[in-house]
Amino acid sequence: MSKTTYTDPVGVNDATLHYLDVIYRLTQQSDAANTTEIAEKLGVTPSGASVMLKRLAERKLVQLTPYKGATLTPEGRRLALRTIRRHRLLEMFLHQVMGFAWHEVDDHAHALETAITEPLEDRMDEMLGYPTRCPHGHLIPRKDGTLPEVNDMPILSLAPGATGVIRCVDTDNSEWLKYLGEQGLKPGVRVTLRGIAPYSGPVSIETPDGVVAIGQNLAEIIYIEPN
Amino acid sequence: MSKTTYTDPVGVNDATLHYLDVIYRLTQQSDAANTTEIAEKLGVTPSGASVMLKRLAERKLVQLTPYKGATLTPEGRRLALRTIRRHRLLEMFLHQVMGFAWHEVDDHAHALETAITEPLEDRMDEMLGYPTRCPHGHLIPRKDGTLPEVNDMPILSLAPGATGVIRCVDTDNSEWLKYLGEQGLKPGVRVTLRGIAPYSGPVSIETPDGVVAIGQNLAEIIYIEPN
DNA sequence: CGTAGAATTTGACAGGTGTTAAATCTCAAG
DNA sequence: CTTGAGATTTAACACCTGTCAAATTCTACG
Repeated sequence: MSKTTYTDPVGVNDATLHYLDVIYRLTQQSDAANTTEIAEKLGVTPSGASVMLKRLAERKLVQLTPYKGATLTPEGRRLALRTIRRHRLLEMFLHQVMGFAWHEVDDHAHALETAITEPLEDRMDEMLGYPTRCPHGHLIPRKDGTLPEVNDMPILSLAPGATGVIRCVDTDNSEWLKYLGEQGLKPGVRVTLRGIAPYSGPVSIETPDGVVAIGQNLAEIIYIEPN
Repeated sequence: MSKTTYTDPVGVNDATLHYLDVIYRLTQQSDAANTTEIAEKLGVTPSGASVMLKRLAERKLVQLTPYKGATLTPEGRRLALRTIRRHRLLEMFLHQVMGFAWHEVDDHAHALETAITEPLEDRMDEMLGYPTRCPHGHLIPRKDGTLPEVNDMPILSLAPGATGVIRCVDTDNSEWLKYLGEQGLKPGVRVTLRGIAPYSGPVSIETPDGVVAIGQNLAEIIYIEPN
C-alpha cells in the first residue's frame, strides 16, 4: 500500500482543527473565546471542551488562561486560517462549480474541510479564479495567512438614503440565508437603505427588484461597501 | 449551531468504512480476507486488525471465522459498496472535472471518500453523466449496490492477434499507472495483442501510436473487451 | 505423524475525545 | 464585603483504535 499522506504533522486531526477554527472565529469578536461558547459551537459539553482546551494548550496551539478563555498561538492561528481558507474555498466551489445554493454549502464544506489535500485546495483556487470571498462574502485567507483588505460596513450603521453594494451576509443560519437570497439580498447586489423603523422595527432596503422590509436581526448581519 | 449531520447512524466512522472497503476488495479475489492482508492494506499491525475485526463482527458488519478470515455481512457489504461508489465517483470527478491525472486521483479520493455527503455524491454522479467506471476502469457500484455487467478479460488470456478495447487497468500503483498512461495504455484505447515472449518475457501490444512492449507484471493488470 | 515457522489472537497498555457529577472559581448584586 | 448564580475545571470513567509482546493455532513439510 502506498500510504502517501497529505495531512499535517502528527497530532493535527479533525477534532483539533475544528476547535481551532471555532476559537479563531470567536476571537474575532471578543478578546478570548470562553469554554462554554466553544462547547456550544462544537456540540460538546463544556467539561469536554475544557479538557480539550487544556490539551491544545499543552500542544502550544492555544494560549489558555484558566477560567478566562482561550486565544490562538501563532501556530494555532496558522492552522485555523488554513482550515477556514479551505472551508471557504470549498463553499465557493460547491456553489460556483457544483451548483449548490448558497444556503446549502456550509454543511457540506464543513464535512470536507479537514479532509481535502493541498493540491485539491490549490486546484479549486485556480478553477475559481483565486476568489477573495466565499458565497456569503466572508474573506478567504490567503495561503500565507493574510486577509484581503476590505471596507465592509454594517448596513445598520449607515444613514437612510445611503447606497452601496452588499458584500457580506454574516450568518451560518441556513434558513436566514435562504430567505435573504429569495429577497434579493445577497453579495454583489446594489442597495439603498430606505429607513429603519424605531423600536427594533423593520428595515427597508431598496434592491433592483424593489423595496424589501426585514427585521433588524436580519439586517444586522448584512454588510455593505458604501459607494 | 445547526449540527445537521449527513453521516450514517452512529458507529460507522472512517476507520470502520476503510476496513469494510478493504475487506470487500480482498474478498473479490479469495473467499475470505485474512487478518495480515487487511492489516497491510490499512497500514496497521495484524494484532490491531484482529481486534478491530472482532469488533466489526460484534457489530454484525463482518462475518468472522477465527484463524480463517473475514467476510462481509449484507450490511457490511452495503457500506463497503457505498464507500467504493463514492471513491470511484470522486476519482472520476477529480479526473474529468478538476483535471487531475489518472495516477493522482486515488490518494485524493481516499482522503475524501468517507467525508462526502450524499447530496454531493449525487451531484457528482449527475455532473459526470452517471458514469459506470472510474478512470482506471473499475466499476462504479450503483446506489442500490448492484454492479454493471461487463465483459472484461485479462489481455494475457487472449491469443496473439486478438484485438479489443482496454477497459480496466487494475492497480493502485500510481507509478505503474503513470507509465502505462504515457505508453498510451489506458481505458478506451483499441489495442491488438502482438505477442507474449516466453519465460515471463515482454508483451507486445499495438496501440494507435505504435507497438509498445511491457513486462508481464504490467500486462497482467490490463483488461480488455475483445471485439 | 510431529513439528517448525507462519499466521493469528490475546493481554496489557496508551492516547485521543468524549460523558456525568462534583468541586471550584468568578463576578456582580445586595 | 459577602454571597450566590453561572461558568469552569476536575475526577472518574467509557469507548475507539491502535501498539507490543506473549500465547495460541494452523499448516505444510520432513
